[in-house]
Amino acid sequence: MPLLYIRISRLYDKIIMYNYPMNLLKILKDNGYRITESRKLICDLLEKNIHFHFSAKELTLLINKKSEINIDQTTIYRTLDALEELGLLQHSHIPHKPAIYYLNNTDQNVHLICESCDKIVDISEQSVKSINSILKQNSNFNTINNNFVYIGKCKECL
Amino acid sequence: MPLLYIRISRLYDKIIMYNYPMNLLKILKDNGYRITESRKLICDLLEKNIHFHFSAKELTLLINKKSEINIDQTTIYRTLDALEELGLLQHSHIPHKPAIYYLNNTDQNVHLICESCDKIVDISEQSVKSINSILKQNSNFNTINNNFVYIGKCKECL
DNA sequence: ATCAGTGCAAATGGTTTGCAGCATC
DNA sequence: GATGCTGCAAACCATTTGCACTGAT
Repeated sequence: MPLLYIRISRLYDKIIMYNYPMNLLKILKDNGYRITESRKLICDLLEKNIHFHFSAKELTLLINKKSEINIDQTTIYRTLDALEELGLLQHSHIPHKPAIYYLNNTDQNVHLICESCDKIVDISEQSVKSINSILKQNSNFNTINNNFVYIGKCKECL
Repeated sequence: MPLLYIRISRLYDKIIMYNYPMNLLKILKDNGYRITESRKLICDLLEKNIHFHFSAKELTLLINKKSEINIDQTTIYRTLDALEELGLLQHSHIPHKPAIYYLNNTDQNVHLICESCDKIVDISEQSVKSINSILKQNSNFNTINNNFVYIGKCKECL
């Protein structure tokens, strides 16, 4: 079933909205994580595709295609976990599909993904603010963050 | 990771917003599905808990506790699929948890679920309309439906 | 030298599928 | 009587875990 998912990090307070360029490796290092060859490759790919949405599998394939080294999917998951733990990354679940991971960055934190053509349309920050404010006003929830992924169908595919 | 998920049914055009009382069995029958003992029990439970959110496992346990018959989880999944196919039901995925299923009904189609205490807070229909209109205005997506589940943390748990 | 990170294999857990028997229409 | 529905077992697939080894600090 095509759905619409929004994700709020459990580590809401920690979430960091970066403006490009991000320096993921430096942040990992500054937080006591070790810099390894795998992490260099993963962070490099993420930084070069700052607006992309990858599944763990896609990431693994992309990285292993570009490099000589063969990085295991487990390692990818563990590095993604580390980045998420630091609030640099988030992931969302799409029914019948693997989770997609994406960076937290100021410019493009709301995405509408077309379930037919995979096109990604971004929502303006202004609109996100409006939505958040509606949600806050109407509930006693205050951990509404503005990193959303909506899945629907774009006009062209209808 | 605490997240916020929104789900749009793939069968958007088919989605039926019912006012209580719903007659799930009748709709199944009218659409060529057979009425069986399992389906009676499942539909009965759903109709008696019209605002609840169940995982497939919870549903199975609840039904088997109340009846003499032992209904297999597979049967639950298949009946849920049938109801979803008819636009009577939807499901959403919460990270690290099984999917939750809930009925489509007019009154309470937006839910904020607290990840700590499982409290469910409802959002007014008015607000849902505002959010939908913001999303539509800012994109070329037009299958934004108003059956949402947001997962966050309520004020009391913060 | 320590201890975090890695790869591999195996486990996990939710969901789906195949199939023979049963129940509904 | 035909065929949809069921239960059981097995398959599936994304993700997680255990563990011995390797590499970063």
